[in-house]
Amino acid sequence: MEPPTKERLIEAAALLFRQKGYDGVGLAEILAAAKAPKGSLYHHFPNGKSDLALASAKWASNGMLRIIDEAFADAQTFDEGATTLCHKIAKFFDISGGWDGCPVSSILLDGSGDLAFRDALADYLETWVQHAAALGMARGLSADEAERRARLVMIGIQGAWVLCRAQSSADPLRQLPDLLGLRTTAARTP
Amino acid sequence: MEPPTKERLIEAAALLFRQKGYDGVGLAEILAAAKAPKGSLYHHFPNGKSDLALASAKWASNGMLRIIDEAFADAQTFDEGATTLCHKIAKFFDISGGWDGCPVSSILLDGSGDLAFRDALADYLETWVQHAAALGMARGLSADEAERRARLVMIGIQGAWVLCRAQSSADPLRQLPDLLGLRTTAARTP
DNA sequence: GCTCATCTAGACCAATCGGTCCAGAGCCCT
DNA sequence: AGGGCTCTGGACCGATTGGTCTAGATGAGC
Repeated sequence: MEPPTKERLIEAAALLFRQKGYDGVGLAEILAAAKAPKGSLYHHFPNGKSDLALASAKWASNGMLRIIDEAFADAQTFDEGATTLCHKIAKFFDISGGWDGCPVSSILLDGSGDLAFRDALADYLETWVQHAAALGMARGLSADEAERRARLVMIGIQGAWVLCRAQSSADPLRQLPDLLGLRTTAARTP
Repeated sequence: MEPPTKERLIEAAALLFRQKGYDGVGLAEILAAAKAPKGSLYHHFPNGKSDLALASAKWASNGMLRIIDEAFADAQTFDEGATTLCHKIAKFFDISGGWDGCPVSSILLDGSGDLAFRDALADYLETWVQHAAALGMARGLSADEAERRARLVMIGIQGAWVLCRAQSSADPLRQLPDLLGLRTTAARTP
């Protein structure tokens, strides 16, 4: 019925780290949320908190890849898929109570710049860009243009996420497609 | 010779919070950096760490306003000023050792979503946008267009800052003007 | 010289931090 | 049945956390 302990730990940690940052969450809180004792944590993650953070970031990154796929599933063009993606993320933001930011950067930008954290973060963000770029190429964009637009959207989403958290509102994410000049159904200028 | 204790505290705190986040820095570390005893902190900031964080965020925000002014000082157009701004921030990023992000969001996005922190952050970011928009209007943009472009640049900078920290490189900030299609000396498309 | 307010200095506190350790529960395999 | 795993449960640790409190240094105004 319940998922195994290791997964419960990863998911609870991902949730909490995302809300309060790596340094903002104590092991006790994670353990309580996952209903697991300390011994289990150090059995599954010998290096403790940092191992757990890396694992939960990976789990969160995979979730994001899935969301990107879903956003582009019904999209005819790259811009359409990117627009849907922005709205999807905005919806998740609302559901989270208007606070949660990017799952992986919330986790990995703390930790005093630990090199493994930084590398993992760079890796995940780049994976997202390449993933979105591939979906753009599948919709007729050239390799260069696809990567360029994917990168622009990713930067826009990261930036909008910051504004959303500040304002406790998903508006910046919802307005992002228009702000970036993404063309959806009709052209924006005649 | 030395600035007074209160300022030393604010500046040391701003520096450290920016590097490690609100929860990532202990009072002991701040006190050591500012060469001040604990009593002084609680004399100048009765509410302790959170007061200090708010004050250092304000100080950092004023610094950013100054940087924006400097970037636009010699600019003929909004796009030119915005481009200079990106490069200025990229340079600061390099100087900081390739790690420091946005000074105010690094400080205020922690703290478990404390309402005062969020409000202050939203206030500062909006002030930056309005400030940049005013500089755009002074260079011939309409009110709407100025605000729109200022907001786009601000979101782009915030997003690029995240990527820069991940990659330990200021490249995303340096490429941002081109990515956003800002026109500097020559038009990009014939 | 005396007084009063401001500020410094740091000892001290309970609470929490991340991490270690080991006894034993549970389960599979022989 | 019994040996040998994986995994759980939690007591326990020293270090550090943010915060309180008070004694005294400092300087301005009388």
